Amino acid sequence: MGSIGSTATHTHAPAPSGAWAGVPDRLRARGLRWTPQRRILVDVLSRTDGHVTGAELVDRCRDMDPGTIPSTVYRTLGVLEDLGVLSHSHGADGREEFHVLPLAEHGHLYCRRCGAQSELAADDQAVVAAVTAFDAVRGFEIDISHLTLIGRCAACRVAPAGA
Amino acid sequence: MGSIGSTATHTHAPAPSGAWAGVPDRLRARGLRWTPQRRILVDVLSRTDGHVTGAELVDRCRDMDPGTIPSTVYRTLGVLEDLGVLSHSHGADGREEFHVLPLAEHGHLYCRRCGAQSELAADDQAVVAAVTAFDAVRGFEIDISHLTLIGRCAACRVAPAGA
DNA sequence: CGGACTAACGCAACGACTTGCATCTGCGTC
DNA sequence: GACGCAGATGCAAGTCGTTGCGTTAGTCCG
Repeated sequence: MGSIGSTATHTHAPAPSGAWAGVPDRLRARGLRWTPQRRILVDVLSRTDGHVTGAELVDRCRDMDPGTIPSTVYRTLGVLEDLGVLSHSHGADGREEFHVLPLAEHGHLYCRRCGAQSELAADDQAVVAAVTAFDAVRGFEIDISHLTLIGRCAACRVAPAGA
Repeated sequence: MGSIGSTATHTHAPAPSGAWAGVPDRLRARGLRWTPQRRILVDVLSRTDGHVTGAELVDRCRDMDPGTIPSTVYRTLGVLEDLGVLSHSHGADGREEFHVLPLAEHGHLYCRRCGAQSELAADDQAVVAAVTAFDAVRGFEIDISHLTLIGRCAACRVAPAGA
């Protein structure tokens, strides 16, 4: 009784956007399988925007099925990442953070002094300028969705240097 | 029987470089303490160049003192980072990676296709170009020592796009 | 429809790190 | 040299994520 990959006529969950609807078939096309556990995870993901940590996803899956096993979730996340429907990066503390790809690809910015945190859109001017400059000199294409920048924001640079 | 912070006349370990010699006093100046456990860790660090993971440091400390406790090592690493003699970042897999500061500040670059990994010197032209460009547009000073870039290297970009 | 091939699951153990707390000890002080 | 405060340690429990392995069950095929 879900909303994805089933022919159910009643959907109590929001209709999955196109990106998710094709997942079951895309899996099968690769010789992979569409299982109840994967359906739950995809269902959770389809209702998620922005970032989530792996642990958070495990929790939400457990809400739907208390029998959810972490290793299954993490393994499935890996598969879905291969599929290209999501990506992950590591936050300032090194913890895993997943991004649903239908949303704009982006990186993150943390100020180590004030703790401010913001997103970096792929088309952010500063990001484009930096990535382009890097590529021009080094010939390396930076993956923005895995980009986490730590440093000091404008406001904190004018503040006294001490702690 | 060590080489740091002691007046031992015999040193079987390499003489600590200046940066480490002052650590005990710098700790005390902050009201912190110089303990046997910290001496061991600093001893290990003084013989380390490049990167080390936390687990690796714990292992090396255990070599010197089998009684070494992980939590003590991690806590001390935090203290030393506050002191400014080392810094840490997170590798491509999110695992902690420590850098001894006397060595040049630098970031890391990983190619997600071929797995190649290289260092990014703070004065690397590509890095300077990117950081400068980012700062110019956004007014954010990127901390290079915590910078980990994931993407595709020049060689892999000319290779077929498929896996 | 039934059978087989193998992907995925569940489980348990492990690795890397963190945290709370009682105990101990470095170190400035008297 | 003894005293005492607070910082450190040791230990245990906990979190996040990974891995190996035996078993289950999707899928394709006849």
